[in-house]
This record gives sequence, C-alpha cells and structure tokens, in this order.
Amino acid sequence: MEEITNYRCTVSVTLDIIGGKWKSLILWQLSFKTLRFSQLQRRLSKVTQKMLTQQLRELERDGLIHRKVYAEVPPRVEYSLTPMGQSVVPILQLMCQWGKDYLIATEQSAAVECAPTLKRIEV
Amino acid sequence: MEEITNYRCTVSVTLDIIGGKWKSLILWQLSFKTLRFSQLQRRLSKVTQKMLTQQLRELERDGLIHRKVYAEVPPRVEYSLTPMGQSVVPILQLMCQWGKDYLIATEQSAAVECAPTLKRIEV
DNA sequence: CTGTATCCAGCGCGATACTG
DNA sequence: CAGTATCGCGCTGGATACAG
Repeated sequence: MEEITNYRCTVSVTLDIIGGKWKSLILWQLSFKTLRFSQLQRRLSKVTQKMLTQQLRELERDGLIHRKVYAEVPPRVEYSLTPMGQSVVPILQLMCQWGKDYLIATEQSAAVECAPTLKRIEV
Repeated sequence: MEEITNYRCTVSVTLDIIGGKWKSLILWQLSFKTLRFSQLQRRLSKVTQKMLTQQLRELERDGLIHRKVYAEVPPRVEYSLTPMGQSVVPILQLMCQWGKDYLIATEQSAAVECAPTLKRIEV
C-alpha cells in the first residue's frame, strides 16, 4: 500500500496562470518589447479580439503584465511585463529551445524560426 | 511600418505537444518513476479514465512516453518517459519552482508542497 | 484604436455502460 | 486492470454589432 498525501502540485499552479490558450504566447511577445493592443493582435495572427482582451485581463489580474492607458484620441494602450511577468521568461525560453530541438529531432525543421526580430506568429 | 514575417514560433510547437490539459502533470509524475495506469489515475485525482487514456495516447504518439504492456491477467501496463520525454523535465522543474515562488509572493503558500515523495495531486 | 456585449455553434469532456 | 464506445451537456470561443 502506497502512502498517499493530498497536496496541490505547484506545476499546476503555474499552469493555471500561464496555461491559458494564448497567455504564454502573449508573455513571449511582451518579453521582447512593450506592445500595443493592435500590435499584439497582429503578432498573434489567429487570436480574436475577444480572446486577446480576455487573456490580457487575466494576466493583468494575476500581476504578470502592466496595462498603461494613454489619454489620447485615438486611444493608445501599451502592455508590458511586470517583474513577476519577467520571471516567467526563463520558462518560455526553455520552451522555445525545446520546440526547436523537437522539430529538428523529428525532422520537421524546415523554415522555422523563433527570433524576436520576426514579427508574426502562425499558431 | 513594421516589417512583418510569417513564422511558426517554436514556443507554440512546445505548447502543442505538452500543453494539453493533463500532459504536463502526467510527464511530471512519470519523471519521478514509472507508473501504471491506475497509479497515474490516483495521482491525478480529477482525471477521468477517458481523458487519461486520450492524453497518454497522444504523448506516446509524439514520442514522449513509452507504453509497456505485460501479458498478464489481470493486465498490467506501465508508462515511462522516453529520452525525448526526459528532455522536457527541466521545463517542468522550472514551472514547479515558479509556482512555488508565485504562491509565496502572493502569500497563498500555506500547506503547499510539490515534493516527489508526496503522491496525490489536487488539480 | 481599444475595447464591451450578445448570441449561439461546435466540441471538449464527463458520465455511463460494456469488454478482453 | 486497463481500456473502448456512445451519448449528450455545458462552456469555450468565434462572429457580429455597438461604443467611448
């Protein structure tokens, strides 16, 4: 008989916070530079406006991103990583590298890049 | 005008493979030891049999886990990480540590553990 | 430009029953 | 024990319209 103890695995804590459908990709983009709403939307070519807004709100609520509104017409909103948000970047870097290695290992590596200088994501 | 280039971010490649609802948690459990189907099910207390089977099949198809069937009655099936599966463990370790730090930073850290000696996950 | 607010179609997933 | 098969509900998320 195995000893069983209930506990909440902190891996799932992390998944609750950055595991949302678009959250990792949003954080990854913001790790390179502060971006406006429309810039994020262009980089994540498949997100709908509704989803992007929703995911941004949750990331803001959880303290990972900062939302700065400029009192201008037309309105401008810039999103950036908080220190807490920056602390997840090492995880994303590992994921980026692992994905690259995986594609190479499975020989699907043609025409794949993940450099911050490139601007649009095909998800 | 920004330069826009289409590419597939390798972060999303990784998410496609380990981003499934239970996959990270399955890999995390298997990183400590080989487990039988029923052992996995007990450790992931909220998974249904259907979902566990489905996620295991996909992880196997993607080359992250190995499925070994023993020709016995009653049947016994053991799941373990392949070398490819072991290569994601560093990501999971970072996630585990980050989750722990997050709980501490947000002062929800009471009664939380993530040690491999503990056996059951409340997701 | 950066959002809200509805509506509703699709399917993810749970529940249940059955099997080698 | 370790699955497979089927049914159906509930919620996710897309489409659309509207607004500050």
